[in-house]
Amino acid sequence: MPKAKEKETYRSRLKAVGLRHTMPRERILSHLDRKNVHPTAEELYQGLKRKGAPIGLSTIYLNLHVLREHGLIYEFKDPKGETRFDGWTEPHAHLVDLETGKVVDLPLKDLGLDREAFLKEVSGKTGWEVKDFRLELRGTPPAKE
Amino acid sequence: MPKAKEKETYRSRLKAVGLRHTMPRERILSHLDRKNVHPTAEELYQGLKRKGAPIGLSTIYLNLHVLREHGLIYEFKDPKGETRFDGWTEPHAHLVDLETGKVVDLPLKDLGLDREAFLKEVSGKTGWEVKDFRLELRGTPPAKE
DNA sequence: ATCATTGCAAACTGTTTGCATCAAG
DNA sequence: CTTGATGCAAACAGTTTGCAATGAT
Repeated sequence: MPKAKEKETYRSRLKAVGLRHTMPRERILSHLDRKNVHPTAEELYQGLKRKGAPIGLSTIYLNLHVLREHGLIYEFKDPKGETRFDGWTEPHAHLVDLETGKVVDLPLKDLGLDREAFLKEVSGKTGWEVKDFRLELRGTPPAKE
Repeated sequence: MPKAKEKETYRSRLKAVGLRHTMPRERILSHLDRKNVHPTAEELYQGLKRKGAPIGLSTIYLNLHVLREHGLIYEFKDPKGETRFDGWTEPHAHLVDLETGKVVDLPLKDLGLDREAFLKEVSGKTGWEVKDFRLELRGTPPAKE
């Protein structure tokens, strides 16, 4: 009988790219894997420390680097020029407030966009094999009342 | 009679955002305003020096910062994590080679995409007033023969 | 048992800042 | 003239590295 598809855990995601599963990595991935969470390295460190997690700042840096290289998280510069990280796994774009600098996650489905279809379409038009993409929208949010 | 539309020069672009026109700024904008040119601060410095331009590295940094804040240039992290700058004015996306890290400019029209129409569409769907966007496509280029 | 990973402290490097001079408007 | 911009050298801050201890497979 065919093996059932494994449930996607952080452990399995790490294994898939040849990385060992460790507490720091579990904690980092888990912390980043939420909507609208894009901390700097330092903020992530403080956040984990506050939860009582024993972890070193250099371990944070090292793993952010490794995880990014393996495509498990995304690194970007916010409008203030600070380096931030994003590990939310739902396909999404970023809405960036030009006034405040705030970065908000926008699920692609809210744009009526299908990730796979888009990748295919762009691949056809460019000749490249496009495997992933990032979309950053910059502007001002609707006035709230 | 209505004044004719000014030709867009670096001077006029600087003026539009309230910045003085100076030699360093002219040189930086001019150097960056080409397809497939995305230097680091250091590379830009070396490039201008090689052309015989008298300019200081701190001036480069200062102006890259100021020009970015005013939206005249774009700053991004390449796959190696280096900070690079882009000042090409034709609306375009970035094609990033996942193997080599090379970044290639792709005019939006090659994607059959109209910038203004897209901004309008996205504004409608999100409720934000979206004024600009960045699209980064990641994958592998067509095998050349 | 083996070898990747951790985490501290030290080192490093890209970037920013203080300040006197200079030049754009 | 007035005020912002330049650019050197010094200071800084975020990030990386060396290495002994640890822990995942």
